[in-house]
Order: sequence, then structure tokens, then C-alpha cells
Amino acid sequence: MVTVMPELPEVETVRRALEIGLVGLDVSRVRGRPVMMRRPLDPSFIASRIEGRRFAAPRRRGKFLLLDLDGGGSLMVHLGMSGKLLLGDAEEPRPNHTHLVLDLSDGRELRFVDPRRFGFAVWLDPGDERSDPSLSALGIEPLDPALEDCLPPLLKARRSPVKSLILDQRLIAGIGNIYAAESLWRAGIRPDRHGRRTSITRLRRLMREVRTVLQEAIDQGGTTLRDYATPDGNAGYFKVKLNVYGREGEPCPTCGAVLKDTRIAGRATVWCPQCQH
DNA sequence: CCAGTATCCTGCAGGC
DNA sequence: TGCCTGCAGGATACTG
Repeated sequence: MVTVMPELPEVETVRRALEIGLVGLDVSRVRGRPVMMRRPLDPSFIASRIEGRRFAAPRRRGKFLLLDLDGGGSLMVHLGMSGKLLLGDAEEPRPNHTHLVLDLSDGRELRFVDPRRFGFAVWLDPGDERSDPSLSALGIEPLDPALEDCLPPLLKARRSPVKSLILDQRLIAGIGNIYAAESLWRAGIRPDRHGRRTSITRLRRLMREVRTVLQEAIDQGGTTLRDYATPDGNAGYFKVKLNVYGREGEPCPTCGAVLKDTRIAGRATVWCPQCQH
């Protein structure tokens, strides 16, 4: 059983669910206790900035969500690897590890839940966005049409394994361990091949596969989303057909060779020794 | 500047 | 059955 972590497609699907379920609602009250997360959570400060204000359309940059409020400023949320944003009835019991609760004007609550606390939620005043260290360092969006032209030369200039490079958010924003493995398998490139030793042609192919797999996953999420009468945040967690991730020891879907399992930069990496070179 | 590794956290799987 | 260990991974601080 593979647990799907929030990478770009999952975050985008959450964004779309919130666009449907959150825009136009007012925040009547913010609740939560201070807790150490990837960045410290300060519910009182967040409350001072957003209580009494109305949600505008949410945005996404890489894996970061920007929940904008009318009149300026955003609640920036990163889901880490176990984070969820849930829209639920106030009557329902809250899940364990609910760190932040926003009471909404329709009687529901927006809940930020994150057992492993690799995620965070922080307030950004207007103008903070430009200088925020997480956002300002981000590389190109994978769905940007300029991807095929911009990124290959940058990858070609690096020594690291291609897999490490496409996981580097400063180069390309939004890919995690799952879609990295899937993209490389689709492109027929060994995950441990160094950027320097990969032709521009093959790197361009990789960029196409990155875009395709992410777009397919977003489309799947969109399908999931339409199935929910009331978007509840869980809509962001779906399963696409994963060809290699979590399938070490199983036959390659293309050639039948046994999928190999290795570690690159400390991360589990599955690949086909026959198809990827 | 660049590459590689340690670190944070909880839940769960596997071994004995 | 129950305890222990290790792994899962995103971003970033740190080391060489």
C-alpha cells in the first residue's frame, strides 16, 4: 500500500477544492496552541491578522499554498509530508494533531492537521511574499511552457544525479520523491545518472515526462474533486497509477525486468535496470 | 559555489 | 503478543 504524499498535483488539487469551498467565507475566529513545526506555529499572531476577514482565491507556488485574504496578505501553508487542510463541520470531532482551526462564517471549520509537523502555516503580510526565503528561492514551475528550454541547460551544468536535481526546489518547484521516480522511468533515464552526463535531448525528454505525469495526476485529482459534493480537503489525496514507486522487486510494467531498489541522496529510489540507462 | 549528509516528527511495518 | 528498531520524506542547516 502506497501512501500518497502531497506533491505538486496533490497541493494543486487541495487548492482547487479550497477555491470552491473557501472563497467568500469570513474567518470569525482562529484557534490553536503554539507548536514547533517546520516553522513555529503562532496561532495568536495569525488570529490578529485574519479574524474578521474574508478569503479570496487561493494560489499555489510549487508545493506552497497561499490562502489570500481580501485586502491583502496570505496564510502560507506547506503540507510537509503528512499535512492536511480539511473543511469540516464544527460538530465533527477534530482529528488528532489538529494544530490550527479557523472558524468560518458558514458554520464550518478549516483545520490544519499534521501529525509529523514537517509542514507549517505562517502569515505573510503584503510584501512579505517577495522576500520570504522559501518562496523567493523557488525554481521554475513544472507546468510553465518555458520548462523544456530553461531547465535542461541548468541540469547539464550540474554533477549531481538527475534525480537529486529534479528534487531540488530551487531548480524546479513541486516534484517530490514519487513523481521524481515516475518521471525518470517514463523518460528512460537512470536516476543516478549525473546531470553533466545526460544529453540535452534526453533532459528535454525528461522535462516533457515531468510535465505529463504531473498533469495526469492533477487531472486525476480533478476527477476525484468532481466526485465530492462538498470539497473536504481529502479530495487532494488520490491514487494515480504508479509504475515504479513502491514497487521494488516487482516486474517492470514495460519489460518485465525486476525493479531495483537503491538510495540516492538518502531517498528510496526504484527504477528499471532494463528500461532506464 | 557546489555536493552530500544530518535533522526535525509520528506512525507503522517488520523482526525477534 | 509486545517491544524495539528503522524507515518514510521536504526543506534547510551544516560540513567538506
